[in-house]
Amino acid sequence: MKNTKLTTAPYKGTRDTYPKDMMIRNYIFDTWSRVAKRFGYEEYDTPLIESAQLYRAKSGEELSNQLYNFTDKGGREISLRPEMTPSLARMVAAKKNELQLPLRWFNIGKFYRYEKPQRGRRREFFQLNIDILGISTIDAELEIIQYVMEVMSEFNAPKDTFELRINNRYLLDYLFTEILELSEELVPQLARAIDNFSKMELSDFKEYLIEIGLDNEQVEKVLDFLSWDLSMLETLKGKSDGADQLLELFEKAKNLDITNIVFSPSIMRGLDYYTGTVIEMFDIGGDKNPRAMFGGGRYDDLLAIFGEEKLPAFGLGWGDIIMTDYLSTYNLLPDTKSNTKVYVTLMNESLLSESAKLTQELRKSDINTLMCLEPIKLNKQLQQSNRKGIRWVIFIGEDEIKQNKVQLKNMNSGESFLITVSESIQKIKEI
RNA sequence: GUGGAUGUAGCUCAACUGGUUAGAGCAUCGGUUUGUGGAACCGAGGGUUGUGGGUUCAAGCCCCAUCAUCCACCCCA
Repeated sequence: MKNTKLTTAPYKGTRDTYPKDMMIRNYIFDTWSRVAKRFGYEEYDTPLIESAQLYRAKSGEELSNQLYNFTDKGGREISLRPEMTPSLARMVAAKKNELQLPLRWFNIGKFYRYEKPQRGRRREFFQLNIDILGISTIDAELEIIQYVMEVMSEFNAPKDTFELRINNRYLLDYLFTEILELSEELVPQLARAIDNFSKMELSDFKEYLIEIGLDNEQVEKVLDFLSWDLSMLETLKGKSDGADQLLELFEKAKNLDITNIVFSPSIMRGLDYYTGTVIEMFDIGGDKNPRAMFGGGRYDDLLAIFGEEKLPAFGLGWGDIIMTDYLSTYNLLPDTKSNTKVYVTLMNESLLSESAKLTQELRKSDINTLMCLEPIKLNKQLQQSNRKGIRWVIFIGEDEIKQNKVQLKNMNSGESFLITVSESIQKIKEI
């Protein structure tokens, strides 16, 4: 039998997470989840695999080619989840009468999309989903926006490096039907063009609009629309729900001292289940991270695919990959510190049980403790603990045992103390 | 899915036009230093040059295929 050598490379578009990277991931996840709980949000979860039907339902007949799907042994068409919202809607629809509204839920989980990997985009990634269901007013948006801003602040994000761009689907509807009187088949094409507006040269953009069938007058109207600001929305008061909602949102945001938000008429979002507000967070400190950090919106009609009544809902999905890129771009990733507090030395083989007993005692006191298991040279042991960034080292050798004490050393300051075990525990817990 | 670039040690990169045994820095390990770390010095290990085929007296270098990464499209839930 021929021995074929296996590659050590992980599967295309996936990545191994070594302990150092894991600390970074945990830092991000802990921040997301800690702040979510601070806002009264509860954690939930859904299966990683779902019926492919669930994702097909909202995009009609056409099954997206980014679905990671397969047929199981029973002939069912299955997909790894590419996003959370349909599963969330399913869960809520299934127990709609039992669940107490409003729901404030969040989840951090893995997702899969079959696409070509690039910067900020892989086949396997994590995403935070945070949603509020059962609130139809703009206050739902405001709560989530406050959450987002608090997370950015916890990450120590400089205020001049990010911007939350906000738009409203109803305003876009107003553009399409009232201003442009566009025929229905042109809407999706124009929507896509508007979504790409910021990435395109103005002349290319105009050309493209003509190409898809707009006349010159309509093109000018689109360009005018894309230059709108809040004052322009004032003139539409009472005429467009989208304008009304945006005005209310920005008014209330001002009262809450929320900064770094801007009305941006070109924010579209791809999903067709969005109904009102749509938001996207951008890195505006440079051009290293051109993709949106996260995106979200209102999806009041989604439960209808389960034959249920509508339920107002607003939420967002926040990917780990671009967030990590962003944090590293601005040097915001913390030093990866060891979770281990104490390193217990092993002076020689005959002291194995003494070291082990001491280690047990420390662990009983809930102190994360690592013990050297081989009687290697002491300077090696110190080097090991130093490299791991462990703060305390405890020496336990014949001299110490005779005095019924241990030697506790602070690796940051270099100080060491000849004290009893319980005194050591106290000292370690103090800092 | 389409187009382009790249692939040499764990990492960052050398190696003339195809020509001896593929080198260096960092990292790792060992020693100087057997009960006290970070530094310095000395030394060692580590490679089927992504993989498979082809051309050639000779391939890291040229050709084909394949895989992976990056970039631009497409798409973006």
